[in-house]
Amino acid sequence: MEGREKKQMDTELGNEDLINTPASVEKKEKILAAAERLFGDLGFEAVSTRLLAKEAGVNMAMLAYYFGSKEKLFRAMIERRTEDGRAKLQDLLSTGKTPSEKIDLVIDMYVNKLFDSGRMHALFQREISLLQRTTISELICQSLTVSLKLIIKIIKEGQVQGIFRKVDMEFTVISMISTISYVVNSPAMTRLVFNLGEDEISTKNELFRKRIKKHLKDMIHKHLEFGIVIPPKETGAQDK
Amino acid sequence: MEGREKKQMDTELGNEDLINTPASVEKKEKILAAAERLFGDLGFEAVSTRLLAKEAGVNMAMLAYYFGSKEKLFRAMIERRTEDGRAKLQDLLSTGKTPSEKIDLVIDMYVNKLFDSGRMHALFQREISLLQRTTISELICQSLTVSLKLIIKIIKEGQVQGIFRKVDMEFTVISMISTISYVVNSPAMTRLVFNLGEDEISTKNELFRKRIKKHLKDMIHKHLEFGIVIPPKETGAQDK
DNA sequence: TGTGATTAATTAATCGATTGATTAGTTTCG
DNA sequence: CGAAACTAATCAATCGATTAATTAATCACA
Repeated sequence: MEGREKKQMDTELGNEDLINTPASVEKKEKILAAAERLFGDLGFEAVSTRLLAKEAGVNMAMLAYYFGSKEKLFRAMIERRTEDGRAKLQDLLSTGKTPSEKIDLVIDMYVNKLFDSGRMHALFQREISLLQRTTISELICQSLTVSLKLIIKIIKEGQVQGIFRKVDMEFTVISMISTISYVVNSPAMTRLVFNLGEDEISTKNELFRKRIKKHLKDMIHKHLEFGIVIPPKETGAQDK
Repeated sequence: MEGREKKQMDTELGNEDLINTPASVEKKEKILAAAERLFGDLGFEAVSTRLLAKEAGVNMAMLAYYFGSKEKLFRAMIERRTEDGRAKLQDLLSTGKTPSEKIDLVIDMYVNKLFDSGRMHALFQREISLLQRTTISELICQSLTVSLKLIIKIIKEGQVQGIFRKVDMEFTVISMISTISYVVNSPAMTRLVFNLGEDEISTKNELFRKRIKKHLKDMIHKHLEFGIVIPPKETGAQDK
């Protein structure tokens, strides 16, 4: 009995990525792409495995075959979008830039990252606002926090150099990220607040990107540098 | 045939609030309270009508009896928490306060409002991030936008008086609201960012409220008043 | 290189469980 | 009595998951 069971487990577990033929990778990719779209738009519970399979163009049983279960698929989808951004961020900041310039770089990077994430960032925020699937929530929170801590370090650096005021660093970083997050999360809300058309507030709209970058740089710099005397430079830092 | 149907409709529609005996009002309240808790914590789809009825301590059929359906109950629950905050906000601001003082009042009010909303604001944000139940999304967005527009008017007023700089007003307001929203939405994330215990970042914690109020006032004021020459007053506006 | 065996990939059908909703019948109360 | 309030039981539909059977791909070996 347990022999048969074992054999089935080996064959079906799926979530253990023992299977990696080029064909299966391609099909898994199609499933993950469909999952991003549907879970992002409708939420985890609202998406049935049938709809998911149909959208991906595969048989329903393939979901369990490759990923084990709906929730494991969900987790797999999230995991590959929470790759550690530390390295990218760190070597972006390791160059001989001033803290002030680094802030600008971070803002540019973050706006682009969240605007390019499709509905993924909205999904993240939605997921961590729920009191269930806590291990997935933790995964997302950990991933998001890593970057925030790095930005805090930039502010500290600026304070040590005397070019930044003493501010509430955690909240400063949250104000930065949450502004982008808020706009990305709900196009309906953004459209209403800005009284603009769908195209004009689209995450694909380069003008809108520039506008939010300009606002954030302006606000954060004023916040950090208010009353600080600096050799005439900075202030109107433009888009990258 | 249509006679019977009609009679059933009259009896069961529920959502039309024709029923208003003191006893039924009390029971409806219990259901709505349970709905707020469960939908807030778990999301709309994840809450079954059975769990809902159990939590409210009523028979499952009572949900349809009083509200018509699960979604209509959801809508009813949301509608009574999106009462027009215009009046309250407007007479708070109609007094002879300066725009600068009004900003402080708004920040105090908003932090308290969102912190006291339990999981309701998180539910709002979650709901408007989904591309479904769009009429409910619109309802929430409309309600949220009303307040934002009023805050924008305060900034305009300050600009006319020459005590505020020219800033991107829409984004400035979003930065303000989104900061509070971000913290309220995910206690797990907040705990991680601040490296603090559950109690210390609790929305019930008065110190934490003061901290976010202080940050927002500081940031927004610096943002609005950078480089503005004013008769020595303001800047370090404290909690109300 | 061909061939038979072995494994991986895929399908249609179905599993039991749970969903939201509704029924028919009962109690409560003015 | 009669309308409103309430209950237990049940409805069809759908859920996520799994099955048994079939096809496709891979491989050892002649």
